Amino acid sequence: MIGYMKRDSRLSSVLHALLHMAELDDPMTSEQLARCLNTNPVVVRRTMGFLRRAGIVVSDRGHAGGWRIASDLAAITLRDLHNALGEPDVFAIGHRHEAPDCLVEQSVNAALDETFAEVQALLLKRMAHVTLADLADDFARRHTVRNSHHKEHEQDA
Amino acid sequence: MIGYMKRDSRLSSVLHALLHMAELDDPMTSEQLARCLNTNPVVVRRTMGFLRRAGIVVSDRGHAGGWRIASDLAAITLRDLHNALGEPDVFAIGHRHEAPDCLVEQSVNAALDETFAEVQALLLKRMAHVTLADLADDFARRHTVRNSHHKEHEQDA
DNA sequence: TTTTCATGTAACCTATCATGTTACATATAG
DNA sequence: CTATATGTAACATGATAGGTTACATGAAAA
Repeated sequence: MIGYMKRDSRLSSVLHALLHMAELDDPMTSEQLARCLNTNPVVVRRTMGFLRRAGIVVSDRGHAGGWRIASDLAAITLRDLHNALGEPDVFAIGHRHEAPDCLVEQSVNAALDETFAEVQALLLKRMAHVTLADLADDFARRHTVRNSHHKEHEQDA
Repeated sequence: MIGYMKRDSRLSSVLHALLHMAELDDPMTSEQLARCLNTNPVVVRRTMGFLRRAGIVVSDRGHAGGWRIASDLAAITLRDLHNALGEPDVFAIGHRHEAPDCLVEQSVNAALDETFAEVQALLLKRMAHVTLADLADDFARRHTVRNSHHKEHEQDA
């Protein structure tokens, strides 16, 4: 890999999973999702468990069990998912000491916190405006474009 | 600690260091800075080295050596420091696969990238507007406020 | 009811990475 | 020359996201 992994890729993972689930009508098992996500079924259960506890998905055990989306795609936002995942830290940049004695460090921390808090607020606002339905539409559009490109190529050849 | 450490606290560190340096007229040694920052002189050299290579600070070896700020405080922005540090990842949230085969995952990644890129742009813009002089002023103001609070307490007692 | 298939979860392993540390080379003022 | 400073390589440490194993629990099918 060129770069390196972000600290938390669960949001990306659950989005990926949810969109696959949205395409199918039957529930998907952790096993199936794990294959989609290139990961382990236990990791899927662990991560999807956050969404279950938030009421975003439903899981059924036993035969014909698996994971289902609980509500309408248009009603689930990125912000909902972020919240469900426990509102993990957004930024990889921050200060080391939470409550430093040094007045200079306090001042630096306060200034940085102010800037980062404002930006985080914007991010959360944006995330609250993007729904799963939007992403599904995005996907459909891209897929269509890709197909028409294919056709153009076929015509070229 | 309650939360956990952010992945990169170097921006906070160099700000802390630079403000201490700004208060003094003489150069400060890595040893002195390390005491201020509660860290190791080698870590200071390593981190400040980025600023040296970017021309933000100057280091002198030998007797009476140490670190000095190269230019005016009003000319150095948070963005400059961020750039000097190699423009590290701003977000702790991201996707796992840089170039996934799965079309769904591609779509998810693109949507997330779009949102995060916009927010990152705002952050960098904000950082470009905050100078070391601003932070020094902030500090002076806070320090004054704190002193007057002290005086009030003394009057109360 | 027994079997099979699914989730739920605890407990551990592993890779990665920021930071800390040791050791030593290099430069410079006195 | 010596003392004092940075420069840097090499390695240690600690935290953590994600992977893995093992097993309990529950539900449908046989």
